[in-house]
Amino acid sequence: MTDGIAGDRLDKLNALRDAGIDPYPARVAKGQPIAEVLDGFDDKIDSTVTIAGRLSQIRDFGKLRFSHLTDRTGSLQIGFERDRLAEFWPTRKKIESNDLISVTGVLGHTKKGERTIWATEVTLASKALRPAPEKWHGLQDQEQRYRMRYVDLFANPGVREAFATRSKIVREVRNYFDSLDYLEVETPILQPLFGGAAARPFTTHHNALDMPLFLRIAPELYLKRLIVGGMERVYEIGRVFRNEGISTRHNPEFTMLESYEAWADYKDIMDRVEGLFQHLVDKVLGGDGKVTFREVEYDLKPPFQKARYLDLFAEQNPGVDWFDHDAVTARAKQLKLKTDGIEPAKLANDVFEATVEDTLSGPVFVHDYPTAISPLAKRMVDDARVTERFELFVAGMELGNAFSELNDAIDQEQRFKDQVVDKDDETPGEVDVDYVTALEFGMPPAGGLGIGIDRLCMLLTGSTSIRDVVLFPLLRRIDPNANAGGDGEANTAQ
RNA sequence: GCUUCCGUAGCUCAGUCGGUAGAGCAGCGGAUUCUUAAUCCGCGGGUCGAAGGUUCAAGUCCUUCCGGGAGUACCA
Repeated sequence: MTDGIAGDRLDKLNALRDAGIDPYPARVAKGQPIAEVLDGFDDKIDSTVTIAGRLSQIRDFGKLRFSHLTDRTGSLQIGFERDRLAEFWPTRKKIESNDLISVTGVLGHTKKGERTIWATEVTLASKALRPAPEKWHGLQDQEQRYRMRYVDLFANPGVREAFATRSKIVREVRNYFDSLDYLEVETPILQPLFGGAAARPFTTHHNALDMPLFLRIAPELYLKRLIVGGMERVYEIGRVFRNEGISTRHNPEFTMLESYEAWADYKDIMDRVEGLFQHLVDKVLGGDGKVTFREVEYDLKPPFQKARYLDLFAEQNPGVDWFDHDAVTARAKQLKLKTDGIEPAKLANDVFEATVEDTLSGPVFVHDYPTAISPLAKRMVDDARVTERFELFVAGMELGNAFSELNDAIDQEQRFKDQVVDKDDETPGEVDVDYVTALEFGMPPAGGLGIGIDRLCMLLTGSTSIRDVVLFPLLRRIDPNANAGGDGEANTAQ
């Protein structure tokens, strides 16, 4: 517990206790938000207010000292004068930078014109045992910023704002769907079978039922059961889990929006996506759709471009037929892609990703995906090899995925069976019989949508890493015994 | 997983050719009634990520390991 704690701070804590001051009182006067005090400040000169927050940057002049107090809404200078603070003055040095305090005082200006609360009463709210990071540079070490986000949040300006923006984005996504009479629902995170995407799941086990379970990789199959049930318009914003690699745009747990609307097709969903972006541009970006991401400017104001999947493929791979396995394999080898043991449709899509995705600066709807890589989407009327599906790309990044939902139970069962035959780590080894049963009861034609909320937040806040929009990104655990254990063995061996 | 870079005081960072570990901030003592990265004088603070190796001598060179960043792969 004492490890790493500045001994001086502990000494001050004890000195405060000896002086009869509780360093962790149950309650203090919390006063009003600093932003509220600053609003119309000049009209409130000489009035008495109380504020509370974290203390920083003490500047001492003997009988006078200045500091700043910061709360969630803003920051205000405090002036401590000996003559106004008879009771507090003797203990002033025990209250230091990074401590949490409550201050009552008179509003005014300094000789230099700085807005200041001249303290008449100071109460310690909570003594900090660790010092704040360097006041000018803040906490720079990326690893420490993620491991100790609580420090990052108070020490680095802008971090709290970025997460406040994330909160606003999620709120406005909800407002948008709520305004369209969608119902927000919650479906199982623990699932006996996983589906709705292609990804390796995390596995776990329920003791009482003695049953293996998977953490969901998508909520899709449950939400569509609700469409069968007549809910007609539903959405869910929730965490999904994929046991895959970690990168600047991947975290093993991330937040997904999925929505489903009966009596709609994928063209209707395109309109919904454009409507959502228009809403976010208005509410989050203040009407201007321009964002800068990785030093490139994008305009998120709809309408968006549209391009057929197979047309894009043909442009970047002239003469190669997506459905001609030999031609695709030759092209893949030319691109130095892995070809061994990769099924034809997957390989053709690998070629698409290698040649087309980087060219999609967007925003652009890529539409009409091949059926073989779209097991839950409805086929085109005039070409069964292609489905009514689109993905939204911005900055070469896949932001959303949508399609006219497959509601043909027999076709769906067959596609599940095909997956079982080609089973890999990313598909369950059995058909989701209950889902097929649900479809057999009849699902209205419906359009569905999935959007990665974290990536949406990256784009809207200009963050280059997903870790900058996830409060606590997954990091490797530090084993506290890793080094000590080694030393211990070495010592006992001697 | 692979490639590459990084890890030095609580924080931000220097550390040359291998030759006695440094600065600023933070902290401690002192001065100071207008600072806002306050200033001035003095002081304390190190498992140089860990373990081995080379060497008369390792923060520095080599190997392995731990942790992290970036890129890449996986992520239909």
